[in-house]
Amino acid sequence: MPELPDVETFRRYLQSTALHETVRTVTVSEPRVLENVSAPGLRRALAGRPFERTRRQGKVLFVACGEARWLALHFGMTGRLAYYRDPDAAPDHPRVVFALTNGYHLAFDCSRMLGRMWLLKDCDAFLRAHEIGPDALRIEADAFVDAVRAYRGGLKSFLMNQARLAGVGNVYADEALFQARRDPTERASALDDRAARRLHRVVQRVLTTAVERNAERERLPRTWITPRRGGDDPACPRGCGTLQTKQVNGRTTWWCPSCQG
DNA sequence: AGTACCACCTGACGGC
DNA sequence: TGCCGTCAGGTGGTAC
Repeated sequence: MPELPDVETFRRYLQSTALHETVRTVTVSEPRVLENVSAPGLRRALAGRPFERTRRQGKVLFVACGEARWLALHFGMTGRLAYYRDPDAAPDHPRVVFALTNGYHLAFDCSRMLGRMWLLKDCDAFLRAHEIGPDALRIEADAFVDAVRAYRGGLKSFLMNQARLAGVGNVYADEALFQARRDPTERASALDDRAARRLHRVVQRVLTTAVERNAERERLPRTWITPRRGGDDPACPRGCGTLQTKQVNGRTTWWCPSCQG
């Protein structure tokens, strides 16, 4: 479930592995992941050029490759990056593999085929076209408060709305609402200034902590509900009862009825 | 402007 | 053993 912390982890991974390495060739084994470019077009655009820098906004990772050429990567539900030398070490579902001149490979892997890749000249135009709003880790408190209070829908719907706040998905929305002790279905605009500021702080803390732990669920704090998702009758970490699930905006939502609301 | 619902997509899992 | 339904969940399209 690549959300902001996962994608930031992928960005740092690329940054510490394939950055400044030159692409030798590109193998596309699943053209469906390519959105606006053909496999030969992608190879022509990237071959002989190095990965120069990275940028992330919300769940989108941009990788610069030569002048005015950017790859945009969206990982869908099961996407990830893998850097390896020996082809035997390739991940299970490499859809696009960049072979580098240093002998290593960078694979865009996704089992569920919901990941997508674009070739761009202008990242900001891409963000506008896809209505991707301010990054959840860079938005200032004032802008966050204004956006929450202007939103006419539910709180969880707000947190997951990529146009309003980019990067939070189902899992971290639940975590932030749990830690802020808010009911996922309450109207966003019902929060007063103080509560909205508190929610902003909680979102920052949740995302920052998850990034520090490389978004590995087992490494998240015991006081969080995320590591308990999917268990049988998981206890609320505050000890006040059992976590429940319900559908909110069509998504499975984990919450504690006795301390959120 | 939001919500509901569907489609896309595949691996895991429970039931029979 | 294997077949089937269901679920996971990010995005995007359509209808309301």
